[in-house]
Amino acid sequence: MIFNFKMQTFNQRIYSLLKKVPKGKVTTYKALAEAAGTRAYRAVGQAMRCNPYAPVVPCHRVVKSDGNIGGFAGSINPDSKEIKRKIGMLRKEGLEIRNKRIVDFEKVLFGF
DNA sequence: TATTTGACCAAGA
DNA sequence: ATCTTGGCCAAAT
Repeated sequence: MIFNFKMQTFNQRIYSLLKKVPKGKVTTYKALAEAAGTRAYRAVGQAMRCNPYAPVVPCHRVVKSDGNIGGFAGSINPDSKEIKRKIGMLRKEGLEIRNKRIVDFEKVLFGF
C-alpha cells in the first residue's frame, strides 16, 4: 500500500490543531476534540495511531486528561520502549516527567 | 447498513 | 490507589 486517501476531514482538523502546539507544551485528546468542535475523544486517539505525517504532526505532545502519558506508536503499555521514546522526546523539549506522569501538567497545557 | 473497536473520560465502589 | 461501568463518536470491519 503506497497511498491512502481515506479520512481527510476529521483527521485533518485534528492535525492542523495539533500542529499549533508549541515545543515544551502539551495538549490532550479531549482538548483536541473539543477544539475541533466534537466530543470524539477516542477518535482522536485513532487519528494518532493512523498518523501518516510523522514529523510534521507532533503526536508525542498529546497526553491523557489526567496527566498520564497515553499511548505512542501503537503502544499503550507505559513500560514499552515506544512510550519510553515518547517520554524522551518530551523531556528533550523541556518537560519534566516523573513516574510516567507530567509534572505541573496543568501549567504546560497549551490553550487553544 | 450494522456491529465492533479504540493512543479516551468521568464518576463510583 | 485500583477496578468497573457507562458514555462518547469516528473508523474499521
